[in-house]
Amino acid sequence: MGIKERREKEKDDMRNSILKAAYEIVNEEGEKNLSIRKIAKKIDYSPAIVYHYFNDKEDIINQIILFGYQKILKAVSFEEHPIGNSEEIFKQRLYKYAETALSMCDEYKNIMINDSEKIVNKTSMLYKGVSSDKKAIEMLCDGIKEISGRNEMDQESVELTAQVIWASMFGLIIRLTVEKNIEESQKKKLIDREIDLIIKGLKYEKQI
Amino acid sequence: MGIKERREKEKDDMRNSILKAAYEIVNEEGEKNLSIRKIAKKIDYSPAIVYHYFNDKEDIINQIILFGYQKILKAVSFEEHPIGNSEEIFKQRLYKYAETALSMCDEYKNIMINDSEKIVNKTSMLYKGVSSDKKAIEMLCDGIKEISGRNEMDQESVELTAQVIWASMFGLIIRLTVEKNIEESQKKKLIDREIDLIIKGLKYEKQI
Amino acid sequence: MGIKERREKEKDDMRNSILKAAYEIVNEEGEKNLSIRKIAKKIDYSPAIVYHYFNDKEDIINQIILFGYQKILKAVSFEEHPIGNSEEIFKQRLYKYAETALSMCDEYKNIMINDSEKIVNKTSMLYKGVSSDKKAIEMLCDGIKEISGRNEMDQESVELTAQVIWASMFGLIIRLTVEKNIEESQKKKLIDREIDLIIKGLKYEKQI
Amino acid sequence: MGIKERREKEKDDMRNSILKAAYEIVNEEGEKNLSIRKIAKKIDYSPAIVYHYFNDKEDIINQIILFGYQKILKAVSFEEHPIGNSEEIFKQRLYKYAETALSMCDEYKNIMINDSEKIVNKTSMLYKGVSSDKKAIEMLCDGIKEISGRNEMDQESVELTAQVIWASMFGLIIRLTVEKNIEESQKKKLIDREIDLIIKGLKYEKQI
DNA sequence: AATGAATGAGATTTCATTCAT
DNA sequence: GATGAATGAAATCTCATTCAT
Repeated sequence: MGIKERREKEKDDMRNSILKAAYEIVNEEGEKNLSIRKIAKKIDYSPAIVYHYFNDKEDIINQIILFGYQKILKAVSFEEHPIGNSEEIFKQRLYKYAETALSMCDEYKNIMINDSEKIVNKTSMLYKGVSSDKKAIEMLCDGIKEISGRNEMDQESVELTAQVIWASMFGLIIRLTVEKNIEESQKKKLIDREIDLIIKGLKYEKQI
Repeated sequence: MGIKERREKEKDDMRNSILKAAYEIVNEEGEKNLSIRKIAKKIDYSPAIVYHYFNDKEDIINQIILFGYQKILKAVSFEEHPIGNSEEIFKQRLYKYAETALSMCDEYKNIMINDSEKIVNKTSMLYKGVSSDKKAIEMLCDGIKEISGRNEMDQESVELTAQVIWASMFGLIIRLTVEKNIEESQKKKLIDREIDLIIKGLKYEKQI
Repeated sequence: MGIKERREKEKDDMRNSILKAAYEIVNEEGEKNLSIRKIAKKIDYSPAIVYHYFNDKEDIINQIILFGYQKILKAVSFEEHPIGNSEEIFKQRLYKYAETALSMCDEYKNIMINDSEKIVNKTSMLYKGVSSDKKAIEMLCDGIKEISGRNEMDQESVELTAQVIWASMFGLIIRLTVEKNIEESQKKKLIDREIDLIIKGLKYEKQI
Repeated sequence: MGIKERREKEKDDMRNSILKAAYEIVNEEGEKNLSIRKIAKKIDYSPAIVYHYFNDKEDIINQIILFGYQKILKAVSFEEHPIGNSEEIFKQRLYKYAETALSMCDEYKNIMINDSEKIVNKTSMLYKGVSSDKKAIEMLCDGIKEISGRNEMDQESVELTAQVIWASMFGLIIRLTVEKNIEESQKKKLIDREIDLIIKGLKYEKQI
């Protein structure tokens, strides 16, 4: 038993060290510069051994992207029991999302821009019905209902609103990632303005 | 002179045909599948000749991205003398931008996501003062002023607004590019909702 | 004893299951696609274990060819007590040989074409004196004697005749295996003609 | 012109030296042991250069087999204007075929046993109508008609006869190639007996 | 200006085999 | 008896780049 477990552990360790090496290479040099050779050199093993732990290169890439996705997911997950009124909570969540994504912006970009089927299956946000799949959109929907006073309104419209709000935040985050040289103060102003405008849009709807 | 000029022209022709070939390969097979050999085969010259006109592969890649950028720029350039009231014109411009970008979405994505310095120098939109550089932002600014009734307001705030509106549109376009399988009707709804929410945000500000 | 014997049996079982797996791979994918790993995967053991039972890959290949040889030998073995007159029996045997060999033609070809010493030791048919070693040639000799009326003739000449008759059948079988696309009706005609011509050759000798 | 031609010649030389090296490797170590590396080492160039002259490995293999086939074809081509009566000519041709094939028996075997479509297209002999495609079979047909006195008989039957005679010779040649250790005297006896029996078979038909 | 020849480096992958456990 | 880990060697093929001509 003890032996079996240790074996398992060692195997896991090796898998992890391969993934870690691959992850680092991707984040340093980009996915297209990842090679089995480089991984092997980084972990000081022969290239062949990599195939002992993974089927092929694609297998590894899938795993590290999954790994990155989970990391992001964890980081940006919304508080279950926040404090404040609904508008404050809503704003606070958007801020947190932006901040967190920007704190790991290269990884965020890598994953959210990847259009391979497997990855998109995980990251997709714009299909109809997403609000019952993704906690984040669901929570945005809740906030939207309250702020725009649409408690009785149709769910479809609310979901669409959540989706475009999320996509707007996404767009700003990606651009701030691409335009590396934007000053911090400008960054902050842009985020403020973005969230401000979103809230105002929702509030306008309440009045009608 | 005549001879010199013809020589120059021929050189330019060659450069362009190389770039065009490279551009097509990138758009058909992705950047990582671009190779000098493929370019050479496409233009029916030897690979070696490419090095007469470009320093190296990177040189070519940079150039084709700029080439693509200009193509996009041309496509999305706003009408100089549109018709309708300012809100209608504003909406119409956002729609046109989204439509045009989506009609060439892979190229749009490729360029707008590229974070090499040379490219970002061309594509950057979020720095302070951009509105005096880029016609598109300038025009957005004009629209914003009218819709939000801020004619006398500070330029900085207007510019920030234009930037986040642009970034929001950008975000939605990129996600619609990444999430290939979204149905057309859903796409349309999202774009409608996005633009609608932006306008409402601006209108809300007018009231205050 | 009992234990020893069981051990022996188990060892034999393992050897056989390895050989069987290898045999199947060779017949499905060809010899050059046989690998220790594939064998191991097929029998659900580790590649390393194969080396407990066989020295190396070559060892295995030799064994499976012998295995195939025995299979063929069994299949084409002539009836001990056939019915009919000698010419009918002779024809019937040649037909059966052709039919059987063609029913397992790839295996037949693989083995009969292999020129490694070990295999040829088993499959050789053309050396002087073969008729006292191989039942098949011996039986052909009997038939030849009767049909060509050579009961008193020298054994050497009869053996040579048996050998060339066998080699002729072999040649036709191999070509029908190589030329996969020959129609069934054509195949049949060729076999008929071949056997017919052989018999006529023998009959001609009787007259003289 | 001169330059162009020299270039062409040099290119041809290189192609030939690659093919020659490949041919030797195949004949010494078998097709499955042919590798680009080995070719490159043999001609003292880098492996990459091989791809300058050939598309891929298969390309090379096809060429050398073709090369071998033509070599054989040339060697075994029958005399256009032989001397002697028809039986003598017929025998003489069969002898020559056997002799020539045996003088290059490994190459002969390699090609005649290869069952890839491209090769079989060249080597196939058993399909209906072959006598109008292949000179060798046509000539056999002529001989058969005369010896068996079938001048007026149906062409189909004659062709079938030619085919089985050829296949018989083929079978003997292949077995003599496989069974390397057969003594020369025995070889000779077998060939004699084979041809003798064939002729007798044909003669028997004349009588009927 | 243009090219064909050439290469070193590198890509992914598979393999037979060994060895400590 | 059995295995997982490990490797060196080899396979095919592609590439960016250089250079003599």
